Formats: sequence, structure tokens, C-alpha cells
Amino acid sequence: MLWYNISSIHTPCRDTATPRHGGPAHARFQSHDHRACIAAAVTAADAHCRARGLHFTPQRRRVLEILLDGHRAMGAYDILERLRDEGLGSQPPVAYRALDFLVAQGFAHKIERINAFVACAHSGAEHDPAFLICRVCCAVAEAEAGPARTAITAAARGAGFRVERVAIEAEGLCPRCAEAA
Amino acid sequence: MLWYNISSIHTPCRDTATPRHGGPAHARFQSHDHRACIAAAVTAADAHCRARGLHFTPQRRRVLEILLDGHRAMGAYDILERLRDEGLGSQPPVAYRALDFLVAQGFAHKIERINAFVACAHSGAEHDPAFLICRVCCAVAEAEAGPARTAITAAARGAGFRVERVAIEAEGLCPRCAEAA
DNA sequence: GCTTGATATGTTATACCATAACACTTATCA
DNA sequence: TGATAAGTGTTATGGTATAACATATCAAGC
Repeated sequence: MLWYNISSIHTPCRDTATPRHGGPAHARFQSHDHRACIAAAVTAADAHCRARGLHFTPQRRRVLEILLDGHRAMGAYDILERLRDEGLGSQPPVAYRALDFLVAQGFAHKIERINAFVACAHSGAEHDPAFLICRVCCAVAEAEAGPARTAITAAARGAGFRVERVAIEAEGLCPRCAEAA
Repeated sequence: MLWYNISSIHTPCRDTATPRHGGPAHARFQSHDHRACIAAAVTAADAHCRARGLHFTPQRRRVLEILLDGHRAMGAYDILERLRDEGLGSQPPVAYRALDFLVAQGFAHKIERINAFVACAHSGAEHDPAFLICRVCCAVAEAEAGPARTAITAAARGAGFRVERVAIEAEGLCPRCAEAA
């Protein structure tokens, strides 16, 4: 399971949401080859778009790279700030359009609870993401929610509702904060 | 399953979100005794608070009544408008404080996807709500998510994450809009 | 090429959602 | 009855998101 730190967005636990390093929860992505991991995800997205005749434009590509590089949940305005620094756009719609595209294509997810976006941890593969959000440090993990999705889809079908997308977001304590408590 | 209509809040489908009547999806609560249903829920909340030494103040009671009466997903500012009309408060924090209390006590739920609140359809009973949100007309239904919650809690435990609260929100087509499509 | 329609971007303005902070009041209980 | 906690009133501001319209770019058929 991949863990993300939260960035400076507006959240219930914003004040304590400074990036944490060295802990067990994050050991996994401290050791991996982050550069290669980003490149692979971008390449996969590129191929996906090519295959479908979609435009993987510089803006969209860059926003995905920023999300992958940050390796954390980022607010749209965090993204926008990066884009602005790089001369790739300066107004909110620029960020939101790119993010909408990435989310629609499954390259990124929106975490409704905290109004933030993360690069998808399993790009390319069909999957049902669930997010675990620590209420103390706001770290976020993407977990697999296949069985849960199956359950809710079945319940919905019984009511005549046709499910297209499911957002599952669990709030609680991450391993580190649970131990501290 | 209980269906709610969406109110005038800011949503992807706000323009088509006028209350709908007469359809099969809503037949269930058109026939029930709404007055009695509201009274029962308020009485239950009152008893719950009394038992725990919590203050079920006039403001909190009134906000719950408004949610129950509206029988739909309402934005905090919709609530505030009602309170203002009744002289019970005029500034946003008034509405948010009451809503926070009601959500914390389980008398209401927040639907993150659309930044709206609904009165709980099963007040008093322990339950795990899941929401079905129609992407066309924004009608909202509260379904039971017990099995899904069990699944996600188990997956989280495997990662050392302690789940306290789970939000499950499915987006798709309600029976009526599915039929129209 | 050139037109045409669809898609994407630039920009302004605005709407909507939510809380920090502080003063004041009311309830509870030792 | 005085101390403490909980709730309310109010101002101000911060954070999130989109409508609307102008412009530019791309892809396909003539």
C-alpha cells in the first residue's frame, strides 16, 4: 500500500500536516526509484491516450508529473502554483481542467474528504481505489476496494441504481498516529 | 431505501436539480406521514442527547427539523437561509456548528461529493450509510453499507490503519434517469 | 491547401463552501 | 457563588470551484 503525505491544503489537520520522513509508513517509497516510477506512469498514460485518440497535452502531462513527483495529496491550487511558476498557466480553470481530465482517465483520483488530488498508485490497471485518511496527520493511503465496491454495487442494483463510480474514503488513525495515541 | 432530492446547492447538476415529484423513486416518502416521521426523529435525537448529557439546543433541534422537513440533500447555506428567516442565526458558523453537532451524533450525514447534508434515514440505529448519487438529477439515496464497510475495515487493518469512519458514495444513474437514458 | 467542426487553452469574474478568532452568554457543578 | 466548560453572536477571511466567452489548435474531408 502506498502512502501519501498531505500538502498545504485546507484540511482539518492542516497544521500538523508537514511532510514526515523516516517513518515506517513511508519507508516504501523512500527506497524506490522515484524518477523511474514517474517516467513509467507518464509513459503509460501517454500510451493510454494514444490508443484512445485522446490528447495528452503538455499541461495535462505536467500536472500528472507534478502529482507523481509530489507523491502526496495536493490541492488544485497547489498544482496551480507549480504551473504558474513554470509559466504553464495562472488561473484556476487551467488546473481544474487538467485534473478533470486526469481523473476521468483514471490517472489521478480526487479525495472528496479533503478536496485533494493524488496520482493513481496503480495506473493502467483496472482497480477500485479506497482511501485511508489519517485524521491526525492527514497522511493518505490508497488501498484496494474491490470487495467493498462489489458489495455496494450489488446493494445499489437492488434499488435500481446503476453504479458507475464509487468513492470510498475511510477516516481513522494511520499506523504511526495510532501508535502515538 | 429513502431517496432525497437535491436542493439548490452548488453541484455538477445543479441546473436540473429542481425537486421532482410523482416518480417511482420517491413514491415511498410521498405516502408516509411526514409530520410524524419528523417528530419521531426529533424525539429520538432528544432522548439520545438526554441520555448522554448533551445539549439538544433550539438551534440544533431546528436544523435537524429543517433537514428532516426538506427531505433532501441541503447545503449549509440553504440551512442558514432558513435559520435567518426564522431569526435563529445569520452567519455561516451558526449553521456549520449545528451541522457539525448533528453529524457527530449521527443524526445527519455529510455527502462529501456534493458538499451537502441530509438527515439520517435510520436515526438511532447503528448503521453504516452509503450514498447513491445520481449524476444526472442529483437525487440522493441512503443505502446500507455494512458489508462494504466490513471489507474496507479489514483491508485497512491489514495495513495497520484503524478505521473510525467510512464514507461510501456511489455515483451513477438513479432508476428514473437510467430509464430515460 | 482550405474549410469546418471539435477540442483545448487563456482570462475575467464570480459563486460557493468553510473556518479562524474573539467577545459574550449560558449551563454545570464543586 | 464562583470557576469552568459549553454554546452563541459576529466579523473577517480563507479556500474551493465553475460560468462564460474569446482565442487558438488540431483532425478530417473536400
